[in-house]
Amino acid sequence: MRFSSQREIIREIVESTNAHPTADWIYNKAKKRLPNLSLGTVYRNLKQLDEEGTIKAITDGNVSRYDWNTASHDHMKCKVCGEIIDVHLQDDSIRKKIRKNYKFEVDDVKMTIIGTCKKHKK
Amino acid sequence: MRFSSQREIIREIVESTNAHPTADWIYNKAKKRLPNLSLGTVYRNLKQLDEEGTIKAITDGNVSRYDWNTASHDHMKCKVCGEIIDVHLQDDSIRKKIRKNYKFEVDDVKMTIIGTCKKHKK
DNA sequence: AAATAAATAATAACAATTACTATTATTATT
DNA sequence: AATAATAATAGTAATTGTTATTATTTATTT
Ligand SMILES: [Mn+2]
Ligand SMILES: [Mn+2]
Ligand SMILES: [Zn+2]
Ligand SMILES: [Zn+2]
Repeated sequence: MRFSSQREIIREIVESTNAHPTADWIYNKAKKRLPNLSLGTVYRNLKQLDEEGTIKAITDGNVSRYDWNTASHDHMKCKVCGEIIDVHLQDDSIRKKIRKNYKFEVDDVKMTIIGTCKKHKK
Repeated sequence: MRFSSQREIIREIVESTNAHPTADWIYNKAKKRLPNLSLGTVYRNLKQLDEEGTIKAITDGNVSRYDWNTASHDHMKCKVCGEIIDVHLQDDSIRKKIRKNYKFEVDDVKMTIIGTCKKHKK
């Protein structure tokens, strides 16, 4: 894969936020620096960065979001404000349990907690 | 909500399988009994059945799937054959931990294990 | 049986994403 | 440094999954 300034800027933007942005959000941010950037270019590069393991694509309902943090972790999604917050919950016991009880070879465990974040405490 | 034969048949089909079918799969199955059924009718009724708690909508990447089993449970998805297998992994400790450590009010915990099922053992 | 309004089929609209293609930019080779 | 090879891009069209619209049909109430 050879250099492209578009890909560099897209990567920088993903790495600049904890907000787990969508492709469209990234596109609008990047357009300020590259006015004739194409949304297809954003999607293509996000896929490449995900495939090479630089970032991680996560799925939130029907939209893809992108996470600079490729380490294993989980997410809490607030149904009031939509915010996605990092959280670490998994331990190895889940993977071990599955392998043992179901003979299922585990690649990844995806956990999302749906609820209401502390900002909305009455 | 008043009776409709379309809704009855859609519900029966969801309740007839453990395969976590998509709207399109359900549509094609139901069309055999109701030849001029509309896909919109399938989506509308699946949403109603989900809202009244008769079935549960789950999200698998970018498609919705439907589960007759409304009890709390998790899923393993085989990346080779695409099968979605039920599994029970959660205990109350996750919910308690989140409430305590993050002051986050938990509604639902969604967990999906990605990997390879035992059918593909070499 | 007539009135009311929920549900339907058919179709259009929509949002997220991918595919296509002529042009441009990067890297390797001379 | 010029040339060649080809990966990446912008612009646009196409696709997919889903929701909205609307005239008509159907279930329920009166
Ligand atoms: Mn994260
Ligand atoms: Mn299930
Ligand atoms: Zn919130
Ligand atoms: Zn399998």
